[in-house]
Amino acid sequence: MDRNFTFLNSISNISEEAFSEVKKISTFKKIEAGTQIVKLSDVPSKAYMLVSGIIRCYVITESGKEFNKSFYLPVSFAASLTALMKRKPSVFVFEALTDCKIYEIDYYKLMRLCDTNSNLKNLYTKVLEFLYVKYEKRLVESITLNATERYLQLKKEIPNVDELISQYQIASYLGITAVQLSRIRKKVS
Amino acid sequence: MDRNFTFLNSISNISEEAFSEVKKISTFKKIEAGTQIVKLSDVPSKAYMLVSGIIRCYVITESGKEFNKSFYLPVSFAASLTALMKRKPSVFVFEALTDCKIYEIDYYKLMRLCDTNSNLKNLYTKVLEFLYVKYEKRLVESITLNATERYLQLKKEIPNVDELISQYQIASYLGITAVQLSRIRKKVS
DNA sequence: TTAGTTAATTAACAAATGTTAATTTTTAAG
DNA sequence: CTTAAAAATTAACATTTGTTAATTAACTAA
Repeated sequence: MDRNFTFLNSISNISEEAFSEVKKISTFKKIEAGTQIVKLSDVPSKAYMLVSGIIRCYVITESGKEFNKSFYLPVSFAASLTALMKRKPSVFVFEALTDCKIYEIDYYKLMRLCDTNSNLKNLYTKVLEFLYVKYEKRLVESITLNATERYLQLKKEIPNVDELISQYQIASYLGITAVQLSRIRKKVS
Repeated sequence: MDRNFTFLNSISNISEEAFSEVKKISTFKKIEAGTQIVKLSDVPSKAYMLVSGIIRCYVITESGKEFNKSFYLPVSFAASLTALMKRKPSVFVFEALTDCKIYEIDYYKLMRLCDTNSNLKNLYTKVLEFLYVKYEKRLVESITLNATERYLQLKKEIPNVDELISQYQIASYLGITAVQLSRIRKKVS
């Protein structure tokens, strides 16, 4: 049995036929560390399923600072979803932090499949619900927790985050400087 | 023509039949300022459409501090969505800041309607997409902007926010103290 | 209007975080 | 192993924000 079918099926039941339709609009790719699969101001047309490696999604402020919005670990979906939904340029960059294996999925073809296949429509809805829950949680954490607590929360979600992801990238995710993260690490250890 | 039909139809085209089905599972209510339509640790079953007044949604930390996650102005949907989706107790309180007029909609009956009515399913998906865009934006702002910039951003979204909502409530939304908001107001004026 | 209450501002000091630069540690390349 | 480059830590000082308490302003009820 296909591992990816099992993964999708665990989110929402889909038929093997529906899975086979999705396969037809997907391309397996190996990408190198540093590759930007979604570039700044690109009008994207693809969503991604990450099966190995780590991807980060970041935004650049007017003053040129980078802030990581998300880290993606396998298996997960990564996409500049707002840009896809609105057919607008992406304000986010999606960049491989390590060599990665991904499936590139044509978002608009997927939406066409959803129009006629309620299995897939349900899957898409489930993914949207999952993302809603995820970002609502992040938002509440970013308002209610201080930087130390946010760091401990991240470590709870990704226990070996310190080995996987560099200090600068973690600090950028937490919304603090690398110097401050260093102080926090000293304090909590 | 029904105003509410026009509103829903502007999000995603629905038939008059579908609208009439939704009406059947909805109840119009007038609530007083201070009323909690979703209480802490309630397992909710309703979603709300706000047609007049202001509602806030807040979370309470372990140390007892309140943080506002959202303000709702008419016309908008308000619901403890994560709790509804997971059938779990709500970590949020939804409370009327002023007298309000609302439609109370049975979420699970709505989901049943979505199962058989693709119009409504599309509407639900559109609302989820809208919420995704909204919270992603808030999250990015909360990470990339300082308190002063977040305050100015809120004023851009709700120009008369200072008259509508008290200092304490605004500060709680921004994730700062009322004292700090007072300093910021002095600085930016 | 007046007294009492609540909301907002201000002040003084403490704690957290930013900025810049120097230093140390780790990693990578030869 | 040695050296160069990158990453992480530390230090010193500035800025932002929190905390507590006092003061002022605005609102409410009698």
